[in-house]
Amino acid sequence: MPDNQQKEQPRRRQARGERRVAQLLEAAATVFVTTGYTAASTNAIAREAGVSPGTLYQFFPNKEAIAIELGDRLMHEMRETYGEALAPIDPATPLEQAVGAAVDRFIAFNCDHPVFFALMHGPDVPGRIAEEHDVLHATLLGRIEGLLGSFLPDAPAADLTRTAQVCFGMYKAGLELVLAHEGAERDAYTREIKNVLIRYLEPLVGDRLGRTAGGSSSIHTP
Amino acid sequence: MPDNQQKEQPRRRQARGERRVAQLLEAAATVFVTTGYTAASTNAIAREAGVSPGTLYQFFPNKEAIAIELGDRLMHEMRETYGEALAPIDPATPLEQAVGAAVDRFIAFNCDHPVFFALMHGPDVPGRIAEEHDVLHATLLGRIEGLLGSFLPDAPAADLTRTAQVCFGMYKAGLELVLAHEGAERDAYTREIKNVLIRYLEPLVGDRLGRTAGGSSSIHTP
DNA sequence: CCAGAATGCGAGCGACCGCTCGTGTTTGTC
DNA sequence: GACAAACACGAGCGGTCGCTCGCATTCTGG
Repeated sequence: MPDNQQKEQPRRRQARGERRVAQLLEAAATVFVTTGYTAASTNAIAREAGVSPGTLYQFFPNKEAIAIELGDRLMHEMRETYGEALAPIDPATPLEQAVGAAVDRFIAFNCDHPVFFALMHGPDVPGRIAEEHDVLHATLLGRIEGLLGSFLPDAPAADLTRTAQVCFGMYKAGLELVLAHEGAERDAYTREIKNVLIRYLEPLVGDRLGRTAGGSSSIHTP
Repeated sequence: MPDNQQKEQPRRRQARGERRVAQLLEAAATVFVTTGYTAASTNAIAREAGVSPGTLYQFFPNKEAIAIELGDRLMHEMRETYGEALAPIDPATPLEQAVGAAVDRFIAFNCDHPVFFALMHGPDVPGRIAEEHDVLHATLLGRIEGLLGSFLPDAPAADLTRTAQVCFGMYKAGLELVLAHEGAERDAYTREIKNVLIRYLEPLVGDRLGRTAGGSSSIHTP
């Protein structure tokens, strides 16, 4: 295919158009969080935005593209948040602070953008979003795994992977609980999910200052 | 309404019919686990069962009824399993054994009936199934709460509820991880979810033999 | 000021889905 | 064997959904 220079030229857009796009994405976000992706109808999104179905398709080629654009914008903002949240691996940091800071940031992000949770954990998201989700998932798992590895340099890789997966799974479950509550209860649940993670990890990394990993630890289990 | 003796007489059924019902439910289970409830089409279920759409509607009034019947049968079998799993609250039992036994039973049940997970945790299940799910959810939470209460008689009710909710949430997340793996990995993840729960609960109930609940515990947090 | 692009509209197309109905076949009963 | 009830079929009805298309309106560059 010789003449495929650009899949499509991005079609010059006026200020009004940009406003419509933002308005449509916002409407899509509220519809997605209330009904989920599959059940959300494009007509409903257009109605929520106060425009006609035709107008919606002036800016998005199809329903999936709406979710993708929304996902991309969230992912972009997410990367800024989680870049600082897990990047600086300082082995001197106490476990409690490391876990606490990471959990706080991720929880805050998800509270600010509830549609992120809906798009990432919905069972019915389109392929492209699922891809992004998988990439993010893998990236985060890799970071956690690296962090654990720096605490436990001589643990088998399979155990590290599993422990990271457990941590992430517990965090996700905790996030769901946190999002289901508000105010003081929300804070209390945030506290609890930190406790879960800290107490789960403490026996593994708590004695990294010289002693060998102890018997009841699940890593190095006989 | 004076003459509403029975909402519907259960229509005398032949052996062939019973077989068809079982066959249809089995087909529905496989379709539900692979596509989820909403995306599953009745035509697809009929096709999976090797019958025509009309035949399906000979035995079920609508799509929801299929899921409900499936859910009822699972719930019935579930009650037998979980009745023994959480009923005998023996405060002398070590925490490790109590948690381990309960987790093992629930995990085994869900591995045997993967459609149970799909029906209970799908975001798009019909109202009646969601009701059953809520009832089961509340029942299990109540049991866990009661069990915790027997260990911590002087803890505030709100804290007990929250701790029970966290335990259940962590178990559900762990179940997802367990179902996503097989063989030895599956067993390893089962071990990990037990570790998570035990380590989370140990500081709360570990000193129930006389000493008061200690400072770092999340229950009784200042 | 005007040509053309960008924006906006909404009826409606095609596809699919849950479900029905008329018809034909099998099964139990006498 | 006769008769009714239960079972089985599959074309198709009504409805929704994603999306299109023809046309009107608004903006922008020359």
